[in-house]
Amino acid sequence: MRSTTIKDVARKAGVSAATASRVLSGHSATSEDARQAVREAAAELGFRPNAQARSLRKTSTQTIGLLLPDIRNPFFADLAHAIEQRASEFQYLTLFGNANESQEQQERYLDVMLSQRVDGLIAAPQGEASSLVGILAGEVPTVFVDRVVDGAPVPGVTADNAGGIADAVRHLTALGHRRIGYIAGPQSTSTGRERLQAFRAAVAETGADDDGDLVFLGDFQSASGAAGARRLLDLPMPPTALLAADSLMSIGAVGVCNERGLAIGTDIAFVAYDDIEAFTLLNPALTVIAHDVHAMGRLAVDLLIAEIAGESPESVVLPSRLIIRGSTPSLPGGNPA
Amino acid sequence: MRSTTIKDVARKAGVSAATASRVLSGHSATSEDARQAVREAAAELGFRPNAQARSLRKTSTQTIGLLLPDIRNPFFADLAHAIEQRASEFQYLTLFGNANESQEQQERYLDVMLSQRVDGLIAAPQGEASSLVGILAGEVPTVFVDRVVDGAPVPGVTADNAGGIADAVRHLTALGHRRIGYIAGPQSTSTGRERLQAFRAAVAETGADDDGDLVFLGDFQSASGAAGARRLLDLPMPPTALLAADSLMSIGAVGVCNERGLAIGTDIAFVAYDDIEAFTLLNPALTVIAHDVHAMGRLAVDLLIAEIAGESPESVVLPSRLIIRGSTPSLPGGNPA
DNA sequence: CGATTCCATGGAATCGATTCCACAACGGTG
DNA sequence: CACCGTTGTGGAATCGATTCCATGGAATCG
Repeated sequence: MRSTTIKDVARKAGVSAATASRVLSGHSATSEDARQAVREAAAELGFRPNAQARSLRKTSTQTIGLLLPDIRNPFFADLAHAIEQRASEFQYLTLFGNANESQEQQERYLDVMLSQRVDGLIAAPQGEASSLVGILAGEVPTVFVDRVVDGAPVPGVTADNAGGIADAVRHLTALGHRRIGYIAGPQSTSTGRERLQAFRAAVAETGADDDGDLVFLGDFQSASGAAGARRLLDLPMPPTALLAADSLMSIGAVGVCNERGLAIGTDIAFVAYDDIEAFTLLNPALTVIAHDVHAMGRLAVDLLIAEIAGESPESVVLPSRLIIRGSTPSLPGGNPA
Repeated sequence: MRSTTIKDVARKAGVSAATASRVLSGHSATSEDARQAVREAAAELGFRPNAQARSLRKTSTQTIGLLLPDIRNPFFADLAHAIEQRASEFQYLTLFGNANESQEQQERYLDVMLSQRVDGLIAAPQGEASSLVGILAGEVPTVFVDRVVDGAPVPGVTADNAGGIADAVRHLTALGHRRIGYIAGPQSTSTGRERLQAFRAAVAETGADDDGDLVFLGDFQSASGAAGARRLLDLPMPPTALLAADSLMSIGAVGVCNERGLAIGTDIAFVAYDDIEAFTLLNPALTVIAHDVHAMGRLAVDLLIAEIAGESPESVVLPSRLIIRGSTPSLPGGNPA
């Protein structure tokens, strides 16, 4: 059951392995006769070159590594899809790793990918620079996506976190909300930190209630969104509007509102960070801070390709867009402007 | 910038490459002295073995290929997550390919994965056996998951499609529905075919209206769910209940109901195939045909491992479970039992 | 105490494709 | 007709890790 090698092809075609290789890779000069014979032999034998052997000799593997925190998060699923499709346009295969929001798994995957000698790496990193020694040592061209690591000399494609959050808070205060509950992301991620900082700044700017109890620290997973909603709604002076820092936490939080019979849009206003298709289902639909995920993935690949080619591309920040839907109506119950 | 090889380690440790390899792979006998020296040298140099070279010599790559139709479908995202986590327990790296519900991309990925000499393949296949020659030729241990290809000698882990659909139809007819609209999946997939067949059988069994117009053929993506809902709701005698064959089409269909001001659960009953977290958000929540996706992924990996070990594992069919929620209330408007 | 086993080790072969280098054949030019 | 450049080709080296085989020395046995 040994698979056929280039030598088998060469033998059958009556040429040397060198010539067979030249024909199949289409590079140097080869005679018409040789070309025909080799192509026929290869087709007949069902020859499939061993990528390992090829990558060993060449320097490149035509493979990029993609390290994401959680593929079940629709935002990252969309991102993975966009990256993978764009990469395949450049004949790159995507090696995908799911860190499961865990630093340990992130490091394990990083190690494996470097062992696999990926030509480049796209990552939405977690934690501190220290855990990413490999990348930082410049071992492999890298691009950060969505999240970044401070102080790392690595270009990134991110969303305008601050702008998005500021727009949302201004929108809510303009509707008359003064007590806005914020379900934040983990402070071990740049997005978690930036969004929380932006929230605090926007609260200060708009004069909304600056009450530490109105901020709950979640972990970007839906259970923590539910926990956050419970905690905030149980406050002596509960918020009249909720803002959650990602889609999964929004799902958890909306679930709690339903549980308690709080009608979104009527009894409480709600804004979610990230737009996912399912949010349009809710009735009323959720107001969201949306991004062009497709562009983010595409750009990440483009920057990586540039880096692999030896260039030093600049980081990109993509705009956020507030999409106002039914969950933040003009006249929230009991909250006149 | 050439990365360090085992020879560098050997030189620094004052031993031969052979001994260094033995120490690092921990196999044959080595002296305490050699072990220490090699480990130290490896650590100091930050040695990371080249996986290409290793796989070339050994037969295995410690890599499995995962070929899915669409990672943006939450069902497949969950499945990918489960498979990837289970595989990593066995020290297998998952090479992920997104066929994008396209046969051509499926074949392209199949080819690349075989070139990469994956040790095994888990696939949710599309189309006919003919397009999967490589797998069928027994080139690599393979397991089908969710979907199968008829006539292929490949074990599969699937859900009890027929049972799930039958339960749903019986549930709806028990509530008094006689006109049930069905948004089917593509007939190029086994799941699409089996579910549609089961729907027809259940209609016959329960005596519900057997009207060809009540079946719409979609493609498992949300736009087709929307198209299907429009088509069905525009019928002269529209259905009083809708059943959609996957979660994305359900999202599309529910969106159309919202658009038209049809209250789910009140004006129209709705059952979705596949349970996703977002469905619990709807108010009322959706009645669904649910599966243990985690078990499905886990089992697929376990079967594959067995196959790689030379065994011939049997296919597994996992049970479906009807979870009744608010979208199919006991007394649907205008449809007394 | 001589013979045999065992252990640790290094040299060399190996995996499969690519590529450097050398060489032969050929056509064209001075 | 000798010389040179071009073209097509094969042999051999190469990539990096593993593993077969041979060897020398230590340990064990009769």
